Amino acid sequence: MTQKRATWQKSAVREQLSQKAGFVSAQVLHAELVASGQKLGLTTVYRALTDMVESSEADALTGSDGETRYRICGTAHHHHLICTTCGKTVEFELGGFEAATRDLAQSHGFKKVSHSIELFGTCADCGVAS
Amino acid sequence: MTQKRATWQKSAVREQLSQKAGFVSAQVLHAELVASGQKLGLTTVYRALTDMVESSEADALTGSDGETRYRICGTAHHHHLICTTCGKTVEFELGGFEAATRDLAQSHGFKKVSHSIELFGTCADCGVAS
DNA sequence: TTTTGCTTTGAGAACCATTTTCAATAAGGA
DNA sequence: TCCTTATTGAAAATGGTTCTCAAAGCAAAA
Repeated sequence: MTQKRATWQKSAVREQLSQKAGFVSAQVLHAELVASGQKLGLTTVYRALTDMVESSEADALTGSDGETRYRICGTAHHHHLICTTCGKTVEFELGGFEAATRDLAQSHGFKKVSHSIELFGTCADCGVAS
Repeated sequence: MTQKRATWQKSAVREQLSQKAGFVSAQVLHAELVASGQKLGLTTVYRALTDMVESSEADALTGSDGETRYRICGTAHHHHLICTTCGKTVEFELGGFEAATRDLAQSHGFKKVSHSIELFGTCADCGVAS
């Protein structure tokens, strides 16, 4: 079986990402790492982030500009409420909804179901000058 | 001021999109139009769709693959259950959840809230050879 | 009808985030 | 230490989307 090896590159990506409060793109993360003297390739950053998403260590979110941003993720499954103007993000959980979606999917014969629930809007600060 | 002109190309795009129940990509829409004998450019399809989104005639949704899909607005609001293997799509609605998300967003001071809820999994047919 | 001044079209090039390639490198067990 | 194999990363490829700009179309004016 394919086993993972620990490398300083992966640690560096995880370390850099965990110092961020919100979502960061792979490009930005790579630029910051290089700027801080850590010489690694962009490809490696992408691979490290993909690994982290697969192991649920991070969340990925693709914006309407087609760029994917990543964020360190806690254990609890949660969703996001995102301001389309300033990018401010609020996390929330969804009581019984998780179970409801699972039931719905299974009633259609679907297995291994995951879901993507994101709310978009204008936050209080940005809505002032409406 | 910049005024829009009505052209048969825009009508064709609107017509083709309105015959679709769910989300369709610009690429697919263009391929279908060309296949049906309507010769127009991909660029034009993109422009027509962008116009429709701006005028709220259509919804846009960018997936995790970076591809943006469009849907005619105005029909009942529903969501999708998508097979990640064969692409089969099931539509569903969500009882009181719509109101719940609106309340949640407003309790955080967000306005003009829209949401994206998509479920992904493996459908019954594709799950046979697990 | 012809002219004039726009907007729209579309083929191809440009963009740009992301993925793939593949030879060189480095983990980690024996 | 040696060996096997996962990992790295520079460069090239990919692919959806946008930009460029000359040609074409539409509408009102002459």
